[in-house]
Amino acid sequence: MMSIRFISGFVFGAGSGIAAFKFYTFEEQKNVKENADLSSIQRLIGRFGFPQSGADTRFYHNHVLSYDQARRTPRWVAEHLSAQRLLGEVDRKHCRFKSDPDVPDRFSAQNEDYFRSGWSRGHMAPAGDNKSSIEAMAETFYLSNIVPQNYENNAGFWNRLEMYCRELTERFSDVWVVSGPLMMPAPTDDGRKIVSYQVIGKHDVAVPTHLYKLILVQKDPGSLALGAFIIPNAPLGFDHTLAEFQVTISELERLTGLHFFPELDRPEQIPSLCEHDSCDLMDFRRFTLYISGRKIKSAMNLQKLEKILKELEEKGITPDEYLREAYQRKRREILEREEQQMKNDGAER
DNA sequence: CGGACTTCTTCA
DNA sequence: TGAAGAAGTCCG
Repeated sequence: MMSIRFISGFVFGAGSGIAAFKFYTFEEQKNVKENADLSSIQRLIGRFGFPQSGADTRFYHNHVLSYDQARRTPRWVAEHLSAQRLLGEVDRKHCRFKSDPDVPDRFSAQNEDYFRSGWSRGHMAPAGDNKSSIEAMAETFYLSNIVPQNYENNAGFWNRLEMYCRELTERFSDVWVVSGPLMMPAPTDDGRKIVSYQVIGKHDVAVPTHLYKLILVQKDPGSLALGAFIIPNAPLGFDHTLAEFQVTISELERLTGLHFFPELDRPEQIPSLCEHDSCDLMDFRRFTLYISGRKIKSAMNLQKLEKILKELEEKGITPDEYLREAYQRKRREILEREEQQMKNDGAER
């Protein structure tokens, strides 16, 4: 969590409605004890305090969230993206998933809950949005920012959706993203509706049936576009489009019970993101080339390097110029390193 | 980019 | 000596 100084700076500097909410609950509690206008009955009901959900808004370096203490997942996670803030070279390999130090143990998820559960630990605020700061990226690995997510969905469709959000900063100066888990009612054979979900591990971490993402973009002041999406927490291949999962913001609010962007004027009047922009996720070829490029960068020897190219060929994809260049550069790097190694070994003898 | 899982190291 | 953290290997 951020320091008190940061939070108060946020309140007085930016005048955020979210931060103001913290103050509101604080004042509310104070009223219970000190407000003389409360009836004696009301004071008596609250004699030992009222139940607290711990639903306070939690602030981190580059994301803000509300945590669900019963489900051991976030309720929502908010970010602001811009081209400038996406810059950086911080590597996620230096980060590790861990319990959020500010969530009490009895309400917290642990790594063991996810281990061999059949579900992956899916970021809501992505690590890839935080390459500018090691502290910010490390905080996204807190389990308060994580939900149990289908492996293939996480590495595939959802991954491409996150890439699309980053890509939006090339066309819009400001991008706001809110992400979170969702439990959708499912109809039964006899016409009833039932919400059911798996829980995993000793701490019963709730597995969402769906994930949602709400994207608000702005190019110039006053020119906004908005897209709300509900994605099944299941494998989704390249035969699905993002647009087919779009819903209205009021439908998303109905399902989540959350009022998003409460300071935003007439959300239903705002142009649809998919009409204003493309909502095109990376296609199979581009995505595979991109992943191969990342793998080439991390290849440690020639065998691994050749394997990456061979797998591409098997998929029927011919490397583009960027990938060929990355391959040649890595190949020279490995050969030089091996040559240096030989010299060092010779000198030791 | 998104992950899991195993093995090695460290340290009380 | 055993648990926790760091590093390495693997996959989509």
